[in-house]
Amino acid sequence: MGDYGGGWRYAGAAAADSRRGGSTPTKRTRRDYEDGPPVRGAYGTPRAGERDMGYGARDRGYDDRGPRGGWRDADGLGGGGDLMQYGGGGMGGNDLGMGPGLGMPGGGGVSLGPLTLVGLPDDPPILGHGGRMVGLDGGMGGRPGGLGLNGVAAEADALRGNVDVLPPDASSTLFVDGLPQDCTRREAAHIFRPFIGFKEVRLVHKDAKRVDGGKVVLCFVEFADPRCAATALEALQGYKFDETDHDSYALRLTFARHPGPRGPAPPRSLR
DNA sequence: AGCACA
Repeated sequence: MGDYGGGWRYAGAAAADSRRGGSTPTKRTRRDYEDGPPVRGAYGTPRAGERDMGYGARDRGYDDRGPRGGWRDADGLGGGGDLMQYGGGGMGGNDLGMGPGLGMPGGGGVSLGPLTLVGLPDDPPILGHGGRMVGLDGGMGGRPGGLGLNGVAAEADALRGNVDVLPPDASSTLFVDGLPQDCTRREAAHIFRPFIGFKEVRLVHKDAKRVDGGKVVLCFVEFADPRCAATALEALQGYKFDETDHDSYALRLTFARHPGPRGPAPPRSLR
């Protein structure tokens, strides 16, 4: 756990739940995972609690959403600004484009065939880092006061000094390993897409140390900024890609040693 | 522990 160097810690006690591994999601099949990760809240939001979210996000969120953004890319892997909505704009973390019926809408390329991208009603994606977290706390421990207000709660947190302190080596790129060899770029992207600031994922196939013909899949995930990356890192640390497969262990995430194409500071080219 | 692409 000393992964991120000295004393870095998250505002919430996310790790606790995350590492305990006990409160894992209900039984799921591999197929389910491909629909999206059983994201627990970045701040340890218990899955059970997610049902209690006050705002009827579920109703409005999924139905009329249809083939919403996030699925437009030809390969369905793009991140793009669409997802920024999660924590930024409106209602909350439920804007996931993964509603029911997502499998068909003309979107581009999400034809996962029988995969049915049915959207995990009980899996509202979470995703944001402290600064943009939206009321996902719905009633669980952590912080006092009613959360659920965009920004407001977050700012209160900030004032309390409860802000995320990024480790010195934090970067916008995460290095992930522990992915199964047969993991596709699409699958990997599915895991990270729900997080604010997700941009893209790059898979790399390397030869394992043992020349038993094993290949290990490494993965580099690009985020808009180090904080976004840190949030995903923390939330997915130890994520069991496939619990039923004894060959695949928990994911292991760290900040990339040599940050991505753009690095942490992509200043002028964007202006 | 293991870190590629531009």
